[in-house]
Amino acid sequence: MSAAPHGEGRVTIADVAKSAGVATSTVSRALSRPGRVSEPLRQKIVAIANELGYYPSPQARSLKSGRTHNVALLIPDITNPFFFGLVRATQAQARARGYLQFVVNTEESAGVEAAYLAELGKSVDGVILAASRLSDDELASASRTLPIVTINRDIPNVPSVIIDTPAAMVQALDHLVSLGHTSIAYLSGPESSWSSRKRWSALQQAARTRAVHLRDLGPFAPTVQAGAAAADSTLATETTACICFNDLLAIGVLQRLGERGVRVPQDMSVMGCDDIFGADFCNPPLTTFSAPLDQAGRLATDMLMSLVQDRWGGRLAGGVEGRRHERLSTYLTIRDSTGPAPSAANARGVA
Amino acid sequence: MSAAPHGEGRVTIADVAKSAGVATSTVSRALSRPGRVSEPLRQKIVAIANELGYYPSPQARSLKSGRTHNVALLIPDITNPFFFGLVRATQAQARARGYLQFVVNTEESAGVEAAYLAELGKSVDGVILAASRLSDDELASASRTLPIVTINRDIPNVPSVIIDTPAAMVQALDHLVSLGHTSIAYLSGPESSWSSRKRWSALQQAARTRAVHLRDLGPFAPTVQAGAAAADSTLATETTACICFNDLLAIGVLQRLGERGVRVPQDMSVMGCDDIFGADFCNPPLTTFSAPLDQAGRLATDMLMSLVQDRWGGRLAGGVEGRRHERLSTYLTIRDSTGPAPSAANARGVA
DNA sequence: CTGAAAGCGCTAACAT
DNA sequence: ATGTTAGCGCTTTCAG
Repeated sequence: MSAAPHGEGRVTIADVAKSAGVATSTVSRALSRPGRVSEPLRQKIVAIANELGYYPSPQARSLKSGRTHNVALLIPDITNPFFFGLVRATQAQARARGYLQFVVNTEESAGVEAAYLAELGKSVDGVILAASRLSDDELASASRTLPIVTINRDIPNVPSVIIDTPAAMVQALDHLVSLGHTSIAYLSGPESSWSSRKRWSALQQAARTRAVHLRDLGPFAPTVQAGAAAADSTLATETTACICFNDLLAIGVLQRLGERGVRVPQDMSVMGCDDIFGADFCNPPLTTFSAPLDQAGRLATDMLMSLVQDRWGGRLAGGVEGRRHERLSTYLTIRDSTGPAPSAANARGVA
Repeated sequence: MSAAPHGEGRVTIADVAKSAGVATSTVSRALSRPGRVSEPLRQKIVAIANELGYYPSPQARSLKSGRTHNVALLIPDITNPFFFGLVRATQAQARARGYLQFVVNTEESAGVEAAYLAELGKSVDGVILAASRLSDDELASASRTLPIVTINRDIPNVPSVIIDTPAAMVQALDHLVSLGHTSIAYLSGPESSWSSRKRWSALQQAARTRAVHLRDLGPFAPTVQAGAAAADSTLATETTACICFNDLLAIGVLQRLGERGVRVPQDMSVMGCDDIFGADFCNPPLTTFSAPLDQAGRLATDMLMSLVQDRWGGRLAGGVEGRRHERLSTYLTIRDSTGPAPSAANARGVA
């Protein structure tokens, strides 16, 4: 509990060396390369270092080695609970590997994201990009210059973890079709969202072999606020069910529908995506897709560490970490926001 | 968009100097202290630096100056949406001042918090501690060694931003009393939570001059999961209303009450605290306390920057930033989870 | 196995 | 106004 300050009393490797009566290089070896120093001496040095409260300076260390032992996690909107699990899992894993993590909120802006990426280059050994808003080219080029792992973004030479919601869209459609819905709307997210585009095409694909009419509405901001507009757009159509780009939007839709006196699911079925905090206690609880976020975070961090190792001449990693593209399955969690399609007889009571 | 890598092709100040035909010190001055170099030369240097894609190495810079231009924000649980606004506001403000922010999740553990604090000492210029679980002594001592600003923690010589929920407890009590409640429970948070202790004593104080019976139950973990136990504890008493330590707990209580068939607010009134994401769309929407989190984050960051300035011999800050303890008011947001006491005829004739 | 010494990239005296 | 030079704390050859 006694971190030395930068200013005056900081204890350096020289202090430890003097106190132990050895050269600074010996201290350095004892601390970072045990085995290249005699065991009793090593123990003595470690003891003295602890006693003095010595912590090596990360700056000095990286000035020499080039490695910072920092990583960054970039996310578009820290206000979206979807990213919770990611932040927590990546931090835990990074810490376990001796890394500190910058969490950066890019505010849904490609510009901000690019700016941070450029600035960060010197401060971190690698970056995890979740739901990046950058173009494929920008990403590929950034990846050439800095170890990068993307989450939910598929680009040939950029390692990635994909949470495979598109694959699950088939289930979504089957769920709704089985409930008798024949006209379904997809309320899409931002145009720059790769996930949203993928979900839409997966949906279209699946619709081809099923007796449903599918339309897409939007784009909408992936926020609760945007839900009002999304709900109104939906009500302007003949649709009896909507699949929302994410849970934030779905919750907003639920709220707006409530205000307008449209009952869910009796008059309208609503599906979200991500199973965020709140999806289980909103009104009604949301049918949505759950994903192993913790696993995604851990995986992405491990992959990044492996890239960093490679780059700095460590031994080649072989196991899971060597794989370049991981795909994680999601599963449909059915709650109360979806139900049988309203029979053609009773019109819906829009206020 | 072309961050130089650490490894090979990185462009250093020497490259810029050579290319411009000047000394490295001149480049350094041109870039960090404009005015100490002739204007045309400065422009030329800046142009060349841009062209070459030069970014100064933060490590080298801090090795010399001692300043890292990094700050850290420590929070007990990144899974608690309460901290959203804080993370966002502090990051925005830090970035505006040219700082990068580490966000650290301490997992509600004083040990983890202390460990990070010690490690971080070398990597940051200062730390914002939100809802710290450390003891007063530990905090005071850490503060001597590193610029620290606390949020929701009041210690004599440690600058702080207090979100004054205790002061608002009077309103909570009046709200419930006016609805006819005479037996009220406080469902307390972790014992290490300063906020929880403060709220409880404010409540006791206020109860003295009012005709209510107050009891405290708990402690409970500040999570949705803990809400079930908290609800059951409450149901084991005569209580008709409960004030929960935070919204997470309150939402958990709401869920459990629903499972057990207890109607809210008809049978039981429930209040939360913080007005987090979800408080407005849970079922029923939660009566709770709202606070200016953005302002708190901005303020804390400014105060920290001011401390950092002082420490590094900058000029003394005078304005808002010089103040050492800021207190921010909160306000009661009444929604549907509180209502008239169930028993006999409602006092005040509230429907 | 250990010590001596040379830098990593940058800034800040100190010269000019 | 600009150039020269000496380190910041650490790791890493290179000697012993």
